Amino acid sequence: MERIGEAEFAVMEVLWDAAPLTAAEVAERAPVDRRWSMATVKTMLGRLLVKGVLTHEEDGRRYLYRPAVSRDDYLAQESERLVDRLFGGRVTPLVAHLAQRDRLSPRDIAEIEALLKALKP
Amino acid sequence: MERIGEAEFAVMEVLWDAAPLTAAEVAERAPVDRRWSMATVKTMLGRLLVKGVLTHEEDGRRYLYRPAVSRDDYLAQESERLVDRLFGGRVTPLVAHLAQRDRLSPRDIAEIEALLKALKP
DNA sequence: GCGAAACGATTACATCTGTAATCACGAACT
DNA sequence: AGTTCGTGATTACAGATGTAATCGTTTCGC
Repeated sequence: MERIGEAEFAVMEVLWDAAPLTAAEVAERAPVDRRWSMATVKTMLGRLLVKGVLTHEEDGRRYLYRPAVSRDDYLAQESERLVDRLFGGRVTPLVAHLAQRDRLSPRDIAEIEALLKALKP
Repeated sequence: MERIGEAEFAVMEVLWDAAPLTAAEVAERAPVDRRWSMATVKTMLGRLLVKGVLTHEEDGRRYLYRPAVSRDDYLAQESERLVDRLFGGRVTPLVAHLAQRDRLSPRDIAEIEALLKALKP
């Protein structure tokens, strides 16, 4: 899967939330703090099409855009990239790191424990 | 902390592994598959200095470079960025995701469980 | 029918990144 | 002393990215 930038990701988020949408609808729903012009949104949509992570179907004179990859697949790709690049492909060091850095609340710990327990055969 | 690219990260890895080093030494120890020219290594070192993630001290006519941020701090920053951006800042969904994607071996699970147990008061 | 609005497509442009050549200068060799 | 060599600094350049203006059509209101 092709890599996408942060702004492109913001567009994907809109479409993962609701699809299919027209370009104008995407623009409406884009994060307000980006203050995108319609032109910018259209550029993003065009590039995402080229990258193959979006598809579009004709709807009269305009297009309806929808994701071609699932958010889950995208998350998987990015997570694995990080784990591979920074933690030698091992998940444990990542969790250890987050734990050490106080990114785990007691509730997180409980949740993760439950989750792991459920995984065991 | 300023963001750094992947090639820049490769240079940092060299210096996290051994420091201080001269530019020539960094070039020697750089990943072979990169096939970097000296010029490239020097560009990287220069940019990393500007970004403030390296420091250098004079050693006669050349410099000795050393990291200005710890690898741990860098990992923390990048991990948190990913967790924030993709998982709403919650670690649990990330672990859940990795688990679902078969990125966790039974051994991983055991290790993480031990790790979490140690965290509890 | 005609001007304006709506669209997609094309082009533009600055910044960042990866890769590198070239420059300037002092040191070392011969 | 003159030439080469190691070193940092400057400049170059292509591709990706973020942001946007402009162009060419088509359609819609009037």
